[in-house]
Formats: sequence, C-alpha cells, structure tokens
Amino acid sequence: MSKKTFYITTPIYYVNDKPHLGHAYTSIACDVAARHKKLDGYETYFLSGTDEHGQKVQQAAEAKGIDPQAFTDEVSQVFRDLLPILNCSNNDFIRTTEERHKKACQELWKRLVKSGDIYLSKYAGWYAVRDEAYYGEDELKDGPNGKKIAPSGAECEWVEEESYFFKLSAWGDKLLDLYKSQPDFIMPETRKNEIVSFVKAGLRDLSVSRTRLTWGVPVPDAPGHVMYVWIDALTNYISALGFPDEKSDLYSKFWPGGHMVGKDIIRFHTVYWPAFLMAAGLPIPQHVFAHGWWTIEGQKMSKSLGNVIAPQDLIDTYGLDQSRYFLLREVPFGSDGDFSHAQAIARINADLANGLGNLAQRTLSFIAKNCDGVVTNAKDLTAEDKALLKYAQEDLMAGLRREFDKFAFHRGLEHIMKLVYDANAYIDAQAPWTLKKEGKTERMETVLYVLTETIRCLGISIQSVMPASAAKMLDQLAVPADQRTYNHATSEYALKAGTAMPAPEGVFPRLQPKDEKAA
RNA sequence: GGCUCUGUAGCUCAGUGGUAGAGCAGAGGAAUCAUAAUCCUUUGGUCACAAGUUCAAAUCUUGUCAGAGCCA
Repeated sequence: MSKKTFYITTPIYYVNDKPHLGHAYTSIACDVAARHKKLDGYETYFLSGTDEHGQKVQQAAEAKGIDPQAFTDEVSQVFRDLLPILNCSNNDFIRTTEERHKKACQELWKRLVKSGDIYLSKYAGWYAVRDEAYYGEDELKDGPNGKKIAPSGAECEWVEEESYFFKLSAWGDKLLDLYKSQPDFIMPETRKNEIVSFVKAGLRDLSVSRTRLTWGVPVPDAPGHVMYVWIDALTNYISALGFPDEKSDLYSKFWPGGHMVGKDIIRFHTVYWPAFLMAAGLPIPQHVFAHGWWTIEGQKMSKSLGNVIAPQDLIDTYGLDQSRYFLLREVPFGSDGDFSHAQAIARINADLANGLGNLAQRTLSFIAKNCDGVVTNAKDLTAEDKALLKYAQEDLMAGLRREFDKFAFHRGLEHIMKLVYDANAYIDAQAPWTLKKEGKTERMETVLYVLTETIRCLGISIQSVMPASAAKMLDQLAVPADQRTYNHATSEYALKAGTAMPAPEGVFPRLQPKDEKAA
C-alpha cells in the first residue's frame, strides 16, 4: 500500500489579475480532489497562493504610487479571501514575497549551481514589458512612432542583459523517460502528446535571471540579479512544505504531490519544473493535471467583451454548491467548456432540485407525516430493495473512487446521478403512498427504509463537491458527524430503525429561469 | 508548414471489431408522496466524407473535409 497522503496545489495566481471564473474553477477542482481524498481516509494537504513578483507588478505599484509590497499585500488578499467564499479547504496560502519562499528559491538555486546546471551568459532580444516576454524579430510588427509591436499588441524594446541560464537542453531525454515511466505525470492524455512532441523537438536553455528587474527574489551571490519567473514561481509548491528542510513534517509527509493547472501553463509544470527538480536531486511530482477553459455563452471571456464572470456573481445567482456542481458536472474535466445561463439553470434544476433534492424531500416528508419522523424498520427485502441498496452501499463509492481518483469529476457525478434516477424510479414503482392506503404498513416502512438509506449514501458521496448541502442532507437523516466518511457509506453503518430525524427541509431549491435578460 | 486531438440523435456527450446508447429538449401516457417535482413509453442518427483490411468497422489503416490545440 502506498502512502495514504495526498497533496494538491492550485497554481499561484498572478496578482495582476482580478479573480474570475477561471480562478474559481481551478480552486474548486482542487478542493473537491482534496476533500475527496480526505473523505477516503487520506491525510491531505491543499495549497493555494499568489505569484507576486515581476515587472508588471512593479509597474502597477508604481502607477498607484505605492510600494510593491504594499500593492501586493492588497491584491494578494483578494485571492486569499476568495477561497473561503468558494468554501475551499486549503491548508495554507503561500505568497512568493514571503521570507520562507525566498529562502527555498535561493536554496534550490544554489543546488542547481552546485550541480552545474546554471551558468552565466547574456540575453538579448526584443522585450515587451507588458507581456514580460521576449519576442523573435520575425514576430514583430512596426507600430506608430517607429516602435516594434508584439503579436499581443504590446510595445517592445531592444534589451541586452547579463543573465543566468538553466541547462534545460541537457534534460530532454530524462524528461522523455519520465513521461514514459510515469504515464500519469501529464493528464489529460492530449496534453501529454503536446508536451512529448515539444520536448522531442529539442529544448533550449532557459534564461532564469534578470538584471533589469528589482522586484523579485535576489539570486544568491550575484548582486544585481533577480530570479526570473520560473524558479521563483514553481518553487512555491515545496517552499510551502518547509523546503529546504527536507526533514520537516510537511515536506517529508507530502512531497511529492500533484499540481492542478490551467492548460496555458502546462509546459512550465511538466518540462521546466521536473527538470529543475531532477537537476537538484529532488522528487518529481506525481502528476500535473491541466484543465480547460470556459467560454461564456459561446464567447471567449474577456474584459473588452465585458462578459467576465466574477465568482461572487456566480454564487449569488446559482448558490455556491450548485455552482461547484455545475462547473464539475457539465464538462468533461480537462476539456474546454461553455458556460451558458440556460444550461446552468437546466442542469441544476434537473439534477439537484428535481432529482436529488426532491428525492430526499419526498421521502423524508412522507416519513415525517406518516412515520413520526423516525427511521423505519426494514423487513423481508425484495430483489428490488437489495438491488438499490447494493448500488448505494457498494457500487456508489467504488465508482466514485474510480472516477474522482483520476479527476474525472463529471463521470463520478454522473455515476451518483444514476443512483438518484434509480431511486426515483424505485419510489414510483414501490409507491409507498399506495401501500399506506392499502394498509401494508410493514412493506411501506421497508420501502422507506431503503430510500432513506440510499439518501444517506448519496449524502456522503456528494460531500466533496457540495459540502454544505451534503451536511444539511445528512443532518436531516441524523447521521452522526463522525460517521460521514466514505467508509461509512456501507451496510455496516446503515441507519438504525427508530432514530429520530429532524423536520425535513428542501436542500436544493428550484431556480427560476430569468426571462429576457438583456443581451 | 509540422505534429496532436476532436467530428456519433435538436443540445451535451458515452460507446475503441460483433445487430447504434445515455442525459437534457420534443411527443404521448401514468401517478399524485414531493421543490407542478416524479415514473413509463416514444419520435429522432446513411456514427463528417471516401477508399481499404476483415466473416464482421462508429470502432483498425489510408486519404479528404471541418473545428480546436501545440510547435515553427
């Protein structure tokens, strides 16, 4: 048995941006993965944070006339505050401006120098401040007043500077070996193909320091040099665990873990990062999962279109748990998706309000009215009863583990919903209300028991995705707080007849479709 | 220009050699415990196109077209 620990990270979010749907999506996905593993008996650690160095930040601070540190204190807080709003269970939040992080970067740097993977040379090229990137001559266009313009539209200037380089070119074969020996290192598969062909094409050494930048981590023993992006940013994943103290509690327990990233930064995480780690003699992450992007009503999310969705708006419109559910259920995780209001309403109403919520409500209110609100007795189970219970107590969790463990959230949720449909079909076929009229009390109670127990397992199964709603549902079944892990979703911990349940209350209200929202 | 992925019912997708599937939407019916929710039945596809391999192809091969991505 491998170690029962699980470490997952969001990317560190660049503070030059405002949090939007994309940030929320990444964080929620990580949270669900972390909660899932925790419910499954793992010791988990979930990290998020902010990336705060670089020229863009420095300039944004200058524009505001404040110190970069004061500037980043402010904007970093916005990202930090977002996590509780999304009900994310992160254990820590790291900022690249923290002392512990700088220490880790410098130590990693020293190790790379020691191994001979960093050397001093010169970097020259057309540089766009706005993009913090160099461009090739052929990519540029002539702009007005003789300036060179990058494909992004940013102005470029010719820059020559001394720079340290990382010998990335030496690591190509080792990286290819890694992708082969650790097939799950890059997920999903299609991203892996891209990276493999990128590496096969040959790697160039990587410029990892700048002299024209001051807002960054100083390079050890090299006055005037500041680390440029990669080593600074990526190292956060281990600095938060206590690196360079490899004996620290967190580091020894949780590293290596896994990273969740947007597809735009997959290369840094699957090429640069493992190369740094191998060069420094440190363990490689278990996996890097790249998720897709959301379009909004078929259009790219962009400031100029004014269709950027703020996380808070999402929650206000649909509810937090409903939003979490929708984002993970609607689209195969890893693919791009389109966010449409009509789809969101349809999905949430069909699955949560009409499906799961109504199943619980119709069952529990029937019990409240006809059985004094206590868990009923089950006697002489029929084949139908047993089939439904087997799904709830055995197949449900097995399927959920299988899918969620590989980040196939949409499939796991589909698997849960299948049980909801089965249970609704069951209640109609058994018709406890008819049994009641016919005076078949014993059979009626058995049916109700099977349903209640099914709802209990469903409640347990949805906790990672919809923690608050699941808690409400389990509270209504009077399930003890310490009996809600995956291991409890078995017959061994089944509800006991006679247990009093509180008055039921709808968990997922039906959403009213908005009419005529101006386009 | 090179490489990769995708193209299956109106919509979102599953299905990787053996008589085309699910959910949503549409139509008809049943039931009335429930958040007017639910259940059953049903309409609907020459599985992008073409050729090939095979007893048999949505599924394998090749080519074409369309869309997306990565690289240059």
